[in-house]
This record gives sequence, C-alpha cells and structure tokens, in this order.
Amino acid sequence: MGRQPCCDKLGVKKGPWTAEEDKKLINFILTNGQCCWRAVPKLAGLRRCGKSCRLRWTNYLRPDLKRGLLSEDEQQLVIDLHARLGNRWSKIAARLPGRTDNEIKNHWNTHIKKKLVKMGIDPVTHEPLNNESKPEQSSSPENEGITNSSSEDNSSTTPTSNCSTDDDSTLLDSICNDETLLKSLSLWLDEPPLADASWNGAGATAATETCSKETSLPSSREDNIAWLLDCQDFGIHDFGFGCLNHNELNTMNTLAKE
DNA sequence: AAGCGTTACAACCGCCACCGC
DNA sequence: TGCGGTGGCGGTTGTAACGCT
Repeated sequence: MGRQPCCDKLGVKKGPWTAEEDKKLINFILTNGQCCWRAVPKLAGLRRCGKSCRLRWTNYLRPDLKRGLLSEDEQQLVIDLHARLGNRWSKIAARLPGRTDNEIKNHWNTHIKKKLVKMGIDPVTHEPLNNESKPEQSSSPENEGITNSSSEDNSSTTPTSNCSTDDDSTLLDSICNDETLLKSLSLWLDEPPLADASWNGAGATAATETCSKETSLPSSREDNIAWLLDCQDFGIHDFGFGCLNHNELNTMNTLAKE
C-alpha cells in the first residue's frame, strides 16, 4: 500500500512560500522556539507540512544564514571536504557556518561540479578524469589543493568509502594535515565567519560582542518580525545578524514572548 | 523584441536512523 | 525487543531569472 505520507495531503499547500507564511513561521519560532515540527503548521496557522516548515526555516529563514554565493575559500573547503566525505552535504555544511546543506548541494551541482570537470577532475572521485590528459589549470592553487588532497586520500580509499571516518577527530586530524585546507581556515580566521559563534553559544567571541553592540535589536516582537523579514530580503550577513550567538537569539525569543 | 535554451536555487519526495513507548 | 512516530538527509524536480540568438 505504499508509505504513509509524512503529513496529511489534504489542505496542505505546496510550492513557494509567501511573505505572509514566512512571517507566521518566524513569528512562531521566535515565540516558541524549534519544537515538534509536525505540530508547527497547526500551531502557527500554516497550511503546510511540518517537514516543509522545517526546511523553510533551516534553509531560508534561519537568522544566522549567510546569503549569496560561496566565496573562493568556502568553495575550496567544500571541495576538500567533499573529497573526504562524499555527498554528505550535512556534514560538509556543518563545517561551513551560515551555510545549509541544501545550499552547498545546489552550489556543488551548479558551480563546483562544472568547475572541476573543466579542470579535468572527476567531481565524484576527485581524480583526474583522464590520467593521460593533464588538467587545464594544473598549476592553479585550487587545483594543487585538490590534487594534494586527493592523492593523499586516494592512496587507500575513495571519497565515499571514507564514510567510515565519521569520527570527527579523524576528520579533524586529516584536515589538520591538509595544507590547503589549513590555508583556507587561516584565511577564515583572519576574517572570522560571523555565524560561527551564533549557533555554538560558547563560541561567542569578542568580535561577537563588538558586533552585538553595534547591532541594535528591535524591541518589540512586531519589530523583530519585520526586522527578520528585512534581514531575509537583504541577506542576513549584511545586517551583521550572524554575529548573534545562540544566547542572543534566545534573548530575542524571550523578548518575543514578552 | 521575442523566442528559446541555460542556469540557479527553492522546494519536494522518499528513505533511513533514532528515540520513546 | 519490536513498533510507530519524528526528524534529518540526499536526490530530484520545478520554475523564475537570465543570456543568447
């Protein structure tokens, strides 16, 4: 009889979200936090599947999201991580603060994949597409990074077979041993990812504090919502919202409740 | 200016793992 | 220990925007 749908199909709206729906969802999450997605549509007054709400929130409405194209450093990091983890986008996204698995997956399929093919590199195995023909830009830094990491990895395993290296410490070790990746990370440290601290409460830094000071939070819930929607319109990064750590977001939640 | 092809990305679908009962 | 519910993940699709002829 087939699988039961994740939610009642009757009366469930599909397709692009409207500003009104976004507003309702943001309002609800700010007031109640993230809990029991199945109940969210009903409680928030949305004719949507709970799954759809979760996706909308995590991929689009979440306040710590960076918007816009991935930087060169981010792209390089994605390539390196993909070489190790394969298509495990959520794991990759976890290492790119402010980026979602969906966003990275899309970017991989539309940009990076083609880029690698153009460079003569198999986007799946991260090996040269044809051993005989040399990659066009073999001298480019990017390519060096890829070649280094893949030669290092492929000596024993394929990217996907590396799945057993779920152990983060092993991954971290391998990252620490990767010069290209370290270079990317050091570039990041020069310009810390704003969102990094936001979802890792304890990771709040002086930069965060500075940023928070400069970012004046709206005082009322209505202001919060309008402000959040504006943030989505302009890209959260531009607002410096990414500087907020989890505690600060909780503060916003508290404000919203009052 | 219009039609067509391509690109980019939001959203959906189905499967799977985990958790509580 | 098995079962059902739920959330998360990765693959895929749909469509709006853009570029080219």
